[in-house]
Amino acid sequence: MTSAPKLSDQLCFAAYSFTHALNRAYRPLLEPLGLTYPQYLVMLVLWEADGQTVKEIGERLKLDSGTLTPLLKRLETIGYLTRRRGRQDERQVIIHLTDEGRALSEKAAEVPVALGCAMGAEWGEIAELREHLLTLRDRLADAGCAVGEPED
Amino acid sequence: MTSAPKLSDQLCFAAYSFTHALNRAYRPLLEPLGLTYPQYLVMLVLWEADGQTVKEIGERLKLDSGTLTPLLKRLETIGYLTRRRGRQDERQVIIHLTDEGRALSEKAAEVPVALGCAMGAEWGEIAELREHLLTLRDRLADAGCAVGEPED
DNA sequence: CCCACATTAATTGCGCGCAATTTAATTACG
DNA sequence: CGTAATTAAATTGCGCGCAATTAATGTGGG
Repeated sequence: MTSAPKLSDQLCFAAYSFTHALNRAYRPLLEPLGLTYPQYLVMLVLWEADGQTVKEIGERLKLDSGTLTPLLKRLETIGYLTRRRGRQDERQVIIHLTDEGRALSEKAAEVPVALGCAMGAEWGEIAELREHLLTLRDRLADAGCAVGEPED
Repeated sequence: MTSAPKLSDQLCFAAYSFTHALNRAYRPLLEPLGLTYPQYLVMLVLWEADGQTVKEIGERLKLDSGTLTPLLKRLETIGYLTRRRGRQDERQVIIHLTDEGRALSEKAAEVPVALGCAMGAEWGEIAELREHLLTLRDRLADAGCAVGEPED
């Protein structure tokens, strides 16, 4: 039979549409800060540790330079960070927060609170779900899984 | 204090990076079918019920015409579906599968199997996670949550 | 009948996300 | 040394995803 898979059965679609709903929920919260959601993620990474290379940021967020380079240039234009070539290794570009970029974390503190409210979920529940997703993500990333046709 | 939120604490980032990992896992599986993941979702919707309008497909997938119109045009070009104005309401565009598009569901049947393998998770676990995500998604969509600044 | 309003797609503009390629700098090796 | 291999970013091209606008069709009220 091998009937077509059903949309409603798919974890993948659930994750896909949940992510888009999150993005839409973040938008009005981040707009006053002048940030998109991916830009907000980069700022989170920098608020945790300033002075990282593009590569380090990319490893943290699982993004490559094709995505990060133009994004970082926009954040530089806004004035939240600076991009400088490394001194001892000129291949690297090191990202530093400006005072304005650092100051932004104060305003951003309200964002996750508002999001938690919008989801109306408990901390334990959120934490469990988060671990679950990260576990599956890493399995997908490691696996590649080769996808050979299984012997029946 | 209102210290900056931590990336690792965020359900949102977990969902975000899980979705991207899924996309990357789907890519090699869907490439032989000539589909991207969003295109695959549209095909899923059509395999369930042929002859839907753009609006109906969009409601199912939570996508608007700005996304769907060019995507459907690509699928039309490939030859998997046709786009025709409705007869009784000429505002609507009705999407019909071609024979080739219908036949594709056979080949696509392997895809979710391979994905399930790559995640290495149990059916019950998957189902639970899926319901969880859909619940939170709908809360986010309904809420809008107004995000008024709380009175401290 | 005509006009205001609503509905459906299409269009435009912008920002990801990623594969593939290019450029420049560093490292390893003979 | 000097050349090949490696690494880090940048660039190019394409397909979403969505806000905002536009165009065309349908509906209802005076």
